[in-house]
Amino acid sequence: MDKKKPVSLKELAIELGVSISTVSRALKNSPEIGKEMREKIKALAKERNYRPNPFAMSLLKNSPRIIGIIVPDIVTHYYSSIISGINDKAHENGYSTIITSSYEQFEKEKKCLEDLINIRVEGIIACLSQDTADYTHFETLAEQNVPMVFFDRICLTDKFSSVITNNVESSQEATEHFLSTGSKRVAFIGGANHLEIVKLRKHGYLQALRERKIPIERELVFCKRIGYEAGYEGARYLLSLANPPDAILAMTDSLAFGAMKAIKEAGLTIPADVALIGYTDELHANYVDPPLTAVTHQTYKMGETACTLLLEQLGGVGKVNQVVVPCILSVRGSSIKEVNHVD
Amino acid sequence: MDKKKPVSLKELAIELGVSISTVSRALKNSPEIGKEMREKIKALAKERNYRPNPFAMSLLKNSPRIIGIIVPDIVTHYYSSIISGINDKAHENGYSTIITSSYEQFEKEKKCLEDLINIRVEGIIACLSQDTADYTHFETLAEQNVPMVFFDRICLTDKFSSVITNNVESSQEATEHFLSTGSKRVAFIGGANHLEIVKLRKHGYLQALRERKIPIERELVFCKRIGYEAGYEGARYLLSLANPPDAILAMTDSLAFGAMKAIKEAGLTIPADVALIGYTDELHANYVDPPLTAVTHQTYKMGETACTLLLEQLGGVGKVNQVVVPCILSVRGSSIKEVNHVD
DNA sequence: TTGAAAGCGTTACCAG
DNA sequence: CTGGTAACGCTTTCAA
Repeated sequence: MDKKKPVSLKELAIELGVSISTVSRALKNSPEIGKEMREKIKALAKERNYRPNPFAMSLLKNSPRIIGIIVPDIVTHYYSSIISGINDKAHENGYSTIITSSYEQFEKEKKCLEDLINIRVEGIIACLSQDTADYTHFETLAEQNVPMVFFDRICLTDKFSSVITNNVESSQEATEHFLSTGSKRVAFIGGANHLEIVKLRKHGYLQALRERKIPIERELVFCKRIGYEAGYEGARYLLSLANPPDAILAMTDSLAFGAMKAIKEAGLTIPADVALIGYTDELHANYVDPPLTAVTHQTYKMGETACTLLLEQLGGVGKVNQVVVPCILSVRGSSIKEVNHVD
Repeated sequence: MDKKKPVSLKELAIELGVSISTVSRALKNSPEIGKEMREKIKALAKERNYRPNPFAMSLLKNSPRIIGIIVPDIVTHYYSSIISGINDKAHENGYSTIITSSYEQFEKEKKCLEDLINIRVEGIIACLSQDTADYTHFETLAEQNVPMVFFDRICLTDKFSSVITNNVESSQEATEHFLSTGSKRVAFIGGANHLEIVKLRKHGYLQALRERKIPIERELVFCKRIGYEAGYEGARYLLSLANPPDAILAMTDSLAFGAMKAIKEAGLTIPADVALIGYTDELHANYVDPPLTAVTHQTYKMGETACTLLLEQLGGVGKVNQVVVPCILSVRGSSIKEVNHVD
């Protein structure tokens, strides 16, 4: 009933009447071993289904070839897609991954980090939780020189490599797209203000208004939390204004779908009454009606890139890098009120 | 620049001028150690940030407290949600998880299994890939008594515990729901016929027709692959029939959304022209318009249950169990043509 | 060409 | 109460 114990080098050695060292060497093709001996040993190893014990190796080299990942939430498509990119790149290079979730909570994030360190992962790839505003737990890592890469929601960029998107430019582009296709009053739904990503996307939005010399109105900016409910709440608030917006830029997919629900519930038409742009992947954007114009993240590529940066660090590259994986504005049905025939 | 090596028991022992055994015992609150000594040791351990080396422990006990997971695809909400349930339950019990993806390919599935075994995970939770029709790689595991639990797409149920949903009943219920709310010709879109899950859900669908004495028509059943494209293709095929269906049961979320797209493209209205039911979670069902009536999996619970079954096996329970986590039919806007006032 | 032995970090057993 | 030692599986000198 018990799990059968795998064979060890020792057992193979005894069975063949040779020493452990000999078996070890034969199995790694050491040239010093006689051809016959080597063949014989390899044959038996195959037959007995020998597999090197990874714990022994890790003990020896203190490197388990495992990469730890911390995301705010595994279930969200955005993160799972990034994880997918990390995973593939990691496996390609002989690494396994351990995925942990902070559930957007500071305390859980610290726990995840703690666990990963205890497991002695070789490096960590992480995205900050919404609640994280204190980075001391990561600073500690920096002191211990644990290789680490952040993506999306980043911090301590002088110490760790990071992967980001062109947040400012992409939301500026989206806002400008609204303004050049018939929308006049563009609102912005974001998340908690202390998040870097919120600041940046809001900045891009404001930048687009400034370039058009459109006065900025505080009431058109709703920044509370990220999530479906917050998007719903935000849109309801915006539509209830005395002078409501005729376009909404939602800086997240859940925010966008929440907003979409509120707009439809209010009996308004998209994009005629309220145009809408979100940030999401192709699949989800096409599920809804009208198809959502969206800033699309190259999520898989972001994951691959983050992993590549980490592998660099593991390989001994000391330099801290920051890579930008740009977003792409995919225009679909939800954003265009009228086509402008400029140029 | 190098990763600083964590302190070992030995180093602590030397620093305090005591033996390794003493330090080891003090740290695990062995009652045989003097109070002062214990305090002193613990203080130093804290200061030096001591963490037990998991590889040494694993070497000793041959149990890394890691559970391996194999899913066909991490990115699909269905699987990531199940993973989430597994993860939480595992962490609750002091286990980590390693998640691998077969990408619905038989060969990759074998590779995943191989990797997990090499890492010496204590047990494995898996869902078969679509392409898997040969189970010898899992039979090998059974011989080695590696604890293993399947969910959803299962095999070798005499050897491994498994978690399934009430596939037959749920699709029968969905079909019956169509028939009792005004639909007359119900079609079925499934996946590859060798998959157990396809057989079962199709069976439920057929069963509902039989109970109503409705003749079964081969042409109303489209079973090819699972995926958005297949759903789209399937619905186009069904709608192109001389006598097309007025209701479609799609046995997967991606199939349903693909079908929805095809129906809308054909200029037909849901549910008036074609009623539609899918299998999906609440979030996605509400994103679309009309909101999709759907058989909802209790995914998180399935994950938890699978993990619980595995923990049982790890705890030495020899008995093979099969647990049913039932689906729930969530009626939304896409399925009801007319409300029947029966009873 | 092969073997013996030390060491990686920990626990557990046996002495003292 | 505390120390010494073997053992877990493997790699790597050092010797033969």
